[in-house]
Amino acid sequence: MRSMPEDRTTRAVIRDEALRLFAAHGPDVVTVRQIATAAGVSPGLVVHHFRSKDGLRQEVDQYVITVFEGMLSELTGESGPELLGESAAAARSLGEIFLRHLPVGSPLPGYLRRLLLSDTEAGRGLFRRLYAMSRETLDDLAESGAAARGGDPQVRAALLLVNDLSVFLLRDQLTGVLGVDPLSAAGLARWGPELLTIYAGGLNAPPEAPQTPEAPQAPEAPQAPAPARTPAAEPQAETAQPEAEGAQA
Amino acid sequence: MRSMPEDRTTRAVIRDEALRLFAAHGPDVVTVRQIATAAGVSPGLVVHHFRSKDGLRQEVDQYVITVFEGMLSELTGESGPELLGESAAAARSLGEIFLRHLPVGSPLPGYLRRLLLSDTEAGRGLFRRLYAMSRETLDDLAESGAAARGGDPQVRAALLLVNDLSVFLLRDQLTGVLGVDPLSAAGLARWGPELLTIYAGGLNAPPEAPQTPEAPQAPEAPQAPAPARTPAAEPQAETAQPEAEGAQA
DNA sequence: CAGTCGATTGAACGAGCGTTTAGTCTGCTG
DNA sequence: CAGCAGACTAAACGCTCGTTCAATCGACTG
Repeated sequence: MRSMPEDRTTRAVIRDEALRLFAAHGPDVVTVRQIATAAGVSPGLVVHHFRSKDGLRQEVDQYVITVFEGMLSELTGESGPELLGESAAAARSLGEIFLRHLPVGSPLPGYLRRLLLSDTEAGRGLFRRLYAMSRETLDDLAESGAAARGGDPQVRAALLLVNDLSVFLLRDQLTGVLGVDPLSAAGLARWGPELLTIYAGGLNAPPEAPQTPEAPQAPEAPQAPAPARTPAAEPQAETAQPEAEGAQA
Repeated sequence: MRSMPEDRTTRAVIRDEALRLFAAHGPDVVTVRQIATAAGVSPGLVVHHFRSKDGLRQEVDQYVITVFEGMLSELTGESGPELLGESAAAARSLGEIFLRHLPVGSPLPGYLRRLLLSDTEAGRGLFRRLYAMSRETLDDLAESGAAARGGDPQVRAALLLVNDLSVFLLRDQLTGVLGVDPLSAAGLARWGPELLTIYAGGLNAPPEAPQTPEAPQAPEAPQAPAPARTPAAEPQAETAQPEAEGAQA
């Protein structure tokens, strides 16, 4: 279906290669010459298109955040104004969002990880945005009775957020000890139910209701609050790409 | 009580300054000249004491791991062989361990954070070690009836571990949105109970029993499994230093 | 008291960095 | 077809990096 082996502009190629290398090794370690070589151009052309290495880094930052915001916008208000009970609740955790929108091996999660840990204004803004989303989500869950706000709602929202983030901050380490990538379909199928069980009833609760894939569950179960449905029951691993070109390499 | 304004060897001063700078900015960004200036010596002396910058980094790695292992050894088997019900269960989370053993502003948590996220053999070994501890802890909790092993004990142990780690991986970001350092006494006093409530009964459980500080709780409460006691009821912020000299600067 | 050894410094070296510059090539415009 | 603009390159510049080297100082040793 693809027209040519390369239909992106040279500028986009440089940006994508920088994104990939920055995500893998960090912007401080990656050199302009490495990026140029990976993109098949000369070092001078890199600074010709982006004013400097830092200008390139800023543009990649903004690009990644834009793509990520596009992925998140599906969750907030997507199709219908009041249709929020069925389709919009399909994805809950960041892992499911990535699995839905990104191809396997996309450098985007790794770049977001660097951004969150980077002590930059872009990273702080991203975290504040995620925290605000977490607070709204907790409020919605509380209003629908699916979860309590807790004794300290700010801390509870932060706790739920960082628990979600930790999965992909420590993705490689978890892959090492568990033998499965927690952001893959197989990994989420193991991770999600365990987390749901704890969220539903704590560390002493029995595992969640078996819930066969062909039997839809009741809309409100009084026992299990279920802030998310079991993820990756139908994996749908390789999916479409976001709106902009070259979001993944 | 201190004898002189500087009683460490020059070698230790260099190592401590490298530890501090590495933790703050990362070993790739920090230069030998910065370390030398911070230690008040010449750059040549740094490589005279440690063969190279990488040699210095490796030595700081091993030093930090050694100090951290010393802190952890209090938890496993400390004083008596069968005396494990009373004093050894005082600290549970990493945050409490840090609060107990390190002075405020110690660079050690930040360095361990870099190590865990660094894709090095030292970092992987550290994470494997923590994961093994988490599995043992979960087994102990299950045997004592305090918690269930869950449908997937490997995943549950990993989940409990990364939930604990996330607090200090994202320490700065959490401080930004919550207004309080989650690794301080005040922060732990807010974070701990919220986490315990979820672990005890899930997101819909009522907050844990009030438990006034002067009323000791029953050894086995049937309702709240309580894998940890409420942290930082007696803060004891500034405490002693580990066995080796110069663990913090 | 000569001698040795480790601590320490200042200066330098070579490599690699980000960036600049001059120039070529190509496609479009009048 | 002349001319301009932008894509692109090769080479170089200045700088900083990690590291090396020769020399000095001080303390212990015989």
